[in-house]
Amino acid sequence: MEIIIKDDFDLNVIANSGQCFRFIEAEKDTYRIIAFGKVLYIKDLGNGKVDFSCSEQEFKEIWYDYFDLKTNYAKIRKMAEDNVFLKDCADRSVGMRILNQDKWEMTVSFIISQRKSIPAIKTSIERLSKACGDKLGENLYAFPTPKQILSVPTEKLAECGLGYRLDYIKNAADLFFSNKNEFERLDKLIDDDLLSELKKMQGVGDKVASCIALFGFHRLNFFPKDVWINRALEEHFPNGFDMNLYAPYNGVIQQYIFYAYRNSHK
DNA sequence: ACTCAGGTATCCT
DNA sequence: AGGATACCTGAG
Repeated sequence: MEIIIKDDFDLNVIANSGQCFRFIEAEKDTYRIIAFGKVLYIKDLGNGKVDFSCSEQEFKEIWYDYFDLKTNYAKIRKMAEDNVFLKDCADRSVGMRILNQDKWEMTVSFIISQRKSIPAIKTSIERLSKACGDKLGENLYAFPTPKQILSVPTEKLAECGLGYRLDYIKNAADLFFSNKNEFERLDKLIDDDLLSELKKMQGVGDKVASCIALFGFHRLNFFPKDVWINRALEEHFPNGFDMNLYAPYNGVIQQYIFYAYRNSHK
C-alpha cells in the first residue's frame, strides 16, 4: 500500500542511525525490516510517497506506530537551530525518526551491543534469531521470545558470538519469562525509575539502559552516551551539554549528533 | 597479527 | 565516589 508522509522520513538515515539492527537496504532503494514477527519491505517513491509491502490493517496496527508517524520531527529538528554544531548535525540528519521498537528485542539487542561494532551486533542478532526464532521466510527469522531463548541448548546459543553477554541474556530471558507483565509495569514508571529498574539487570549499565528506554520505551528525553557522543561532546561542548535546552527531546538531538558525527569521523 | 568496538562488573584506593 | 582493569568475539 502507498501512503503519503509529509514529515521528516529518510529510510537510509534511519537504517544507518544505530537505533535498529534488522532494518537494512535489501536492494537499491528498498529497505527490509524484520520486527514484531513480520517482514516488511519499504520503498520511497519520492515526493513523500512511500510504498509499504503490507495491508492497510497491518500498517495501522504496527508500522504507523513503529515509525512514530504521529510525531512531527521537522518541528523537533528546528529546536537544534540555536546552536551551530547542532544545526549542522540536524541538517545532515534530516529524515531521522525515533522508532517504536519491541521492548524485549531492544533489551537483548543493546545488551549484545556492548563492546561490539554495529556490523558485529547485527551478525549476533541474526544468528540468535536463526538459532531460535520463528521462521518467517527463506532465511528470515523473527527475533526469539524469552521462552525460545531459554528452550535452546547452550551450545547453540554459544554459536551466536555473544561471548560473555550470553549469561546476561539468559538472565534477562528468565526475568521476562517468569514475569509476564514486567514490561507493562516498567512502562508505567517515570523516566528516572525506569532507568534504575532497567539497570538492575546484569549487563545493563547507564548507556544500555538509556538505549532500551529511548528505542524500546520511546522515552524521547533519554540521551545515551557512547564513545561517539562523548567525543562529540568533549569537542563541541567543553563546558557541558545543557539537557534543559532540548527537553523533552534530548534523545532526538542525541540521534542527530550520533548520526552526523559518526558519519563524518569513522 | 593486531586493534578496537554505540560498556559493564568488579576490584581497588 | 572515582579510577583502573578484565572481558568474548568479530570486523577492518
